[in-house]
Amino acid sequence: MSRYDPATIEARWQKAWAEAGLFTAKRDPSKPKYYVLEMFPYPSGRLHIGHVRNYAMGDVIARYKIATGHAVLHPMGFDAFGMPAENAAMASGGHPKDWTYANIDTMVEQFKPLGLSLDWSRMFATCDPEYYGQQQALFLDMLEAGLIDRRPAVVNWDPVDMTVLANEQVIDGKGWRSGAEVEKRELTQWFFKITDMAEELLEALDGLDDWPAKVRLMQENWIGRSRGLEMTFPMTAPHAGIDGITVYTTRPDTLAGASFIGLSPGHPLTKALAEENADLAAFVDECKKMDTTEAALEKAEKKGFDTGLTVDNPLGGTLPIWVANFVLMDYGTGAIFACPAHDQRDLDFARKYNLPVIDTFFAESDDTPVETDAFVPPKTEKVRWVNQPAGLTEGTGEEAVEATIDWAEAQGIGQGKVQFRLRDWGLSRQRYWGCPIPIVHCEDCGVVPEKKDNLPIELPYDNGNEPIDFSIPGNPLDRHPTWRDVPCPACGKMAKRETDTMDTFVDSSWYYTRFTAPRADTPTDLDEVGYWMNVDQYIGGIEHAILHLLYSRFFARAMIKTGHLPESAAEPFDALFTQGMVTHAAFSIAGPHFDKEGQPTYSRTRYLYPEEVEKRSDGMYEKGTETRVVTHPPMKMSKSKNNVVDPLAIISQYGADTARWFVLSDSPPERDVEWTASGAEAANKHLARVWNLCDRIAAMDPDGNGQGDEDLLREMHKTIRDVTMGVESFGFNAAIARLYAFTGVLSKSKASHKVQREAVMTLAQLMAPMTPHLAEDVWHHQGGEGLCAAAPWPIADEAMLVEATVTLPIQINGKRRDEISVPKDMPKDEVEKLVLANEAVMRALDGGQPKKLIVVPGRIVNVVV
RNA sequence: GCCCAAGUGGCGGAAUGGUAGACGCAGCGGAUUCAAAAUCCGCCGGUGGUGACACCGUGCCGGUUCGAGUCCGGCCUUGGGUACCA
Repeated sequence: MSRYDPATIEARWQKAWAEAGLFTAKRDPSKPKYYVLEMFPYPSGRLHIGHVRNYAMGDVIARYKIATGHAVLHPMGFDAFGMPAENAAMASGGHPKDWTYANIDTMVEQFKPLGLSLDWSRMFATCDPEYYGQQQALFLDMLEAGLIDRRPAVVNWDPVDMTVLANEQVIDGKGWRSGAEVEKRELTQWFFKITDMAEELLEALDGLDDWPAKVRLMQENWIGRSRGLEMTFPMTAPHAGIDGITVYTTRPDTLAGASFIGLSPGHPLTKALAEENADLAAFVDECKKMDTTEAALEKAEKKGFDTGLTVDNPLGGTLPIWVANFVLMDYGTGAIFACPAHDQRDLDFARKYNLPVIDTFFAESDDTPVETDAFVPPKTEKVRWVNQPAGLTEGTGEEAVEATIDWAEAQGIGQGKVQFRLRDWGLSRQRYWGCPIPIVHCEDCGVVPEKKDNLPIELPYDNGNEPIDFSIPGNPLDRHPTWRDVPCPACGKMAKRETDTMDTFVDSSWYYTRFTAPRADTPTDLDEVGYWMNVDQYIGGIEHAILHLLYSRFFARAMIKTGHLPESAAEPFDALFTQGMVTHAAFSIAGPHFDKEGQPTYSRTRYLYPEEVEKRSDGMYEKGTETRVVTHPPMKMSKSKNNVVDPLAIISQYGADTARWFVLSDSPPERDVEWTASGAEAANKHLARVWNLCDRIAAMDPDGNGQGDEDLLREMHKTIRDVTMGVESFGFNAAIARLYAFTGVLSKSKASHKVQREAVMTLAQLMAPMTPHLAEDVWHHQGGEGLCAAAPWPIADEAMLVEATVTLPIQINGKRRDEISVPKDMPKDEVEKLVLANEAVMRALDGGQPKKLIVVPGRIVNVVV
């Protein structure tokens, strides 16, 4: 009797798969192709248990598709540019490139023992010049195709560190390192013109039947198509050459309730007025100190500044013009009319600054005037209106909107307009560790694209003979003369290279096409990309529901326009599955904190590792100190929260199969799962049980008689059906529960050797996508032919699934009271007779007749008394 | 703030509008053992009852239905996203 020894068998079978070349993607005209892809990881340093969950899911699909006769492409790479590498270099003096590639090496080594069915020959990292050089070629093609333009945009500016900050690096309006008040600064930046495709990106969502509805809905809302009115209010007295304020509103039905005009702090009139009014300039400066995030803007206290100017209201009188901190320059026209009666934010503002509140309609049942709660006119419900410009007295909000647009168009003061919430995608980043933008700025020729022959424009590793000093804030490319100063590609005169790099979302927006021909000397090889695209199944975290997936959808379209993808790849991901995150308890101490020299550093919360925390009778403390620790509810595992769980510990203790089985069994894959250590032990026990079962069956008398062959076979075929369905529908946890149950039945079975052998080999095959090594070993021990991983997937025999009798629960008034067993095809009236003769039913009826008798054939009976 | 989800025993969770709690963990009881580990068997939502059984029970309030964890309306809590974290 041998023992289940994962370390030995896992190494053996990984070697066998590699030698068989089982996972090297090969085009095969005799098979349908299948491309399964998990979102590639950022090389943060180590794999965590969330990665294992993600890749185990993809591996189940990939192995299942191999077993069902597909030519499978299942690649892996690294999303390798990004801020953490620069932060690491800043903190510890290394180089982002060294840090990143060292992490990749570590993570590849951590990947290998998991036994994933990956084609490593196609591996690349987005920071490989071979990859980002092709990305630069794509950029040039897209620029030429008119998909990119350049204009000013606002960034977070740290005035002490003299650098641009990411939103994440702005904590309560202050720079994360310097602690200085962050300012806004306008820089000229590159944009992908994604808004040009807003309409088609929206419409195509309808065709994505195999995407989660929630993701389609989130994207729909994000794109945010609305029809509204763009209209101009003439200035009562023109000022600084501006004679009217153009506003956009999605609720023109509330025009009659307009009580003031709100200008964005970035509006041209605001800027002109601020030059002559120091108080206004101060107000605008204050607005500039707010976080740039939408969440912060929306939640910030609403503040305004009365300009003293007015516009003429086409409905009579004038409206005051205010500068308001909540009016966005990026959406609409940067100016609004405010209707306090019917918009809560406007109402709060009006109450604060004593502006009028004017009702435009009364709901049928409620004529009370607006006091503290704004009443938003319902779009689809009829209400009575007053003062509607077009004279409407009754109708829905939608009808009033259209009537007002018609009226404004007839008056010649405005027109109906479709507006999108979606903004263009700013791709410029003032950072070193990203893909250089292949542009040269020439005094004579202006903005000049690099020649394709000069690609890739590689990042300089060092500064001449000096290492680059990453501890100096700001972009080292800016202060790198030999890299920065180059001849103009057009005229040859000395010029300056663009020192901004690309947003890392660009890198991840087309990598899935590159896997089809990772070494091609063009961005894609049309033959290969035509064969393998689309991605049949894409798997990744729900946190990417909007940005990454929307950008990728845009990029696929842009690549079609530039001839790098076939038309059929406009929607690159046929099916999407968004798995939940692995969460874990986190512990923190509120700031401020001090470095070794006692200087204050981060003002924000500091997170502790679980092993730095200890529990005492009166709460949680930092180990060995008197510092109290805040225990957070389970949250997303992330390096910054120090709550990452290392899967290698489990693998070295129990083996990869146990780790895989556990992360798949513990929770439904789309839901978040909280990491707890306890389940791993149980998973391991179960695998050992299967192993022992295999041993027991192998030792049976091959010619002996048994009992219950038929019953075991029936159970086996039901299990095949249920597990197959589970795997296809991402019900991995349910499939595993079914396998537990079948294992229980098999281990108690007294069936003949022949049937038990068939059952345990089928069990191995059904487990193989989750626990491939154990499955392979069981297969081998039972004398299976070839590799289990290459064996065809078992098929459930329909004839074995049919039951002769069914159990019908009997409900009385919707509550289960009894059950009867009847032949499967018993006619309804006979079932009714049996039910009426049932003891519990007769007791409930007490001699009377049922009010109603509902028989759902094969399912349930309900007697209403 | 806004958009999108989720909420079921002590815990993870199962359940095409049709027997709520499959399967697993923990716990309890038993077998085996000199003893333990390992393994195996049984019990396991709450209240009442010896029991048959009865009543209650899927975050909260209401609705639709013969029947609601599931559908609809309104809340609460937690999580994700919120455009320079990836």
